[in-house]
Amino acid sequence: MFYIGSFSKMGKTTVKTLHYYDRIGLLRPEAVDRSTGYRLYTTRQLVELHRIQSLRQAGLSIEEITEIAQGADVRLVLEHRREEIDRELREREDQRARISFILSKEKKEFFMSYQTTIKEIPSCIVYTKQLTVPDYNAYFEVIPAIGRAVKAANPTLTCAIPEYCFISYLDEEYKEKDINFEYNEAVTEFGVDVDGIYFREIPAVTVASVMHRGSYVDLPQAYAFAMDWVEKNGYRIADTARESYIDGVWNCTDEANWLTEIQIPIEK
Amino acid sequence: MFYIGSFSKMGKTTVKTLHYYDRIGLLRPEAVDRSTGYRLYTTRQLVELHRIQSLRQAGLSIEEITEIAQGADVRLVLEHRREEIDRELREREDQRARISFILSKEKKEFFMSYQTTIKEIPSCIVYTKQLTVPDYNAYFEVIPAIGRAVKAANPTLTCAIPEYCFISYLDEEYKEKDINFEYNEAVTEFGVDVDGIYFREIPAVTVASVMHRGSYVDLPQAYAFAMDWVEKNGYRIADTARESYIDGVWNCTDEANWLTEIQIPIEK
DNA sequence: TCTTGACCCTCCTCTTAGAGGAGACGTTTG
DNA sequence: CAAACGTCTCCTCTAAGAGGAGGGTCAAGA
Repeated sequence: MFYIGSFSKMGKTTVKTLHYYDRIGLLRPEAVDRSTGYRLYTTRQLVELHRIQSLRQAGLSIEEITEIAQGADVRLVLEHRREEIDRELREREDQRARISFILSKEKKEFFMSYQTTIKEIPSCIVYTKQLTVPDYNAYFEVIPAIGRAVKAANPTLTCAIPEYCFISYLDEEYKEKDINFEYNEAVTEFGVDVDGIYFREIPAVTVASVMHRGSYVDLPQAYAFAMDWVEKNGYRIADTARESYIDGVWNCTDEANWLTEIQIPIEK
Repeated sequence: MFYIGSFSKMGKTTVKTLHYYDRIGLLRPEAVDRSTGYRLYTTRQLVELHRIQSLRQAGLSIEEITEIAQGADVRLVLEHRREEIDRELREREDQRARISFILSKEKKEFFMSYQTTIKEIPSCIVYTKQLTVPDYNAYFEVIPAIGRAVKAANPTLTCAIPEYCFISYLDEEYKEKDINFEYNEAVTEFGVDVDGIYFREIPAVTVASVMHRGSYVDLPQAYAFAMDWVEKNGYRIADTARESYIDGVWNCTDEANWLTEIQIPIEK
């Protein structure tokens, strides 16, 4: 019989840990001295402790080890834990890639740099219209007209809250003239189609998101950054990018404060 | 200005998280309504939140992000975090190997299986004597004599607590006759050398440890298991194995209860 | 104008696997 | 017999929020 201090040295475990294991019932001492309350351990507990440590070092939680001790299927628990470890491995590798990407940027570029996050865009109902405009300046002349046309055909229709309105470019290559794009606005329910405007439900999608503050003339840099990020972090582009407008000419006079979000649908 | 619910949807963040960030001062709302206490956010906070999320997704802790927000060197923090991630990656890979090793054992073998743990054996003072015995049965005839000889030369000498006594085999190959081995017993201080017995300090060492309950005739299986484990888990044997005696003939009449620990010094 | 349901507030507890410490009692050794 | 440890229980703390209770607000429909 050993006192806890001696036993803790034999098992290379702290006294605190042995107290804890006793408390949760994972490893009880062989006996407890009635009068002093001192715990008394034997080599039986030493073997048991060794078992526990081997599973702990394999990454199992105390709860899993307790389940095994109570007769759960070891193989099942281990397989489950291995899957979890695989998930964590992938997660750490992703994190590593992200950090390396940030650090790969030069110092100058670094502080004015964009940041990228991955997020889930839930599915939503939108109305969509495809358009061609001669140049960028024409955008916000044609868009209000779409809103008015929808409103006329669907007087009770309301936009989603928070607002979600984006365009996607339909041209294969980059163009500065005769730009072909698709305008989308999220709404709360389906309405009647009118004048080339149609309603549809777009599915949930995972996107890489980059925020751009400022004039639209700098948007191409934001796109370039986002595309580079997607590639360097091991994702594939799954669909056309969305250019989502948050602050713009309609609520902000100063171009420098405009806020646009680029969302690139991705997959592993 | 957005209420927290709307803002949380824009930023794909829970209200709970925004409450938390406000509380710890990481992301304060633009304003708080005096009378109701409602938080009011703007797109400035949205950009800030996006920044925070990008760093969180890269694996940084809230504390690290707070430091960066307060002007700490981003590059330094990121490099430090990447090292930490690398450490965790290695740890997970080790855990994966351990689980796969256990699962690789056949079912029959599985339940009577040994377990392996890695532990640090601290440095200690031992007295050592090298011996050759004709066969295994002679072990425990010669060993008590060593103890007596040491005691005679060093009357005040005491063994370490907890006891630590082990042998190492000095033969290159496995032998059943004329076995050449080294007996070691940990003590509290140096003593005078006598009769081929000498004192030395053995350095701390990392070992893979396997417990064996039962007669010594089954020890070779335990050795085989331990060696297999060491190899399959990507370690190298760094020194001769130690066979440490915990329960044996001196305190246990039933051979089936003898307890022996095999410690194999290892390195990555 | 009232009500109803959605929204928001603060405060509290809970999560892992123990670590750290306080205050009290037990054991050993000079 | 006192000092120096060893051990006991009980308490708080960790990270990053999640979940819920109890109570105040807001907007829309009756």
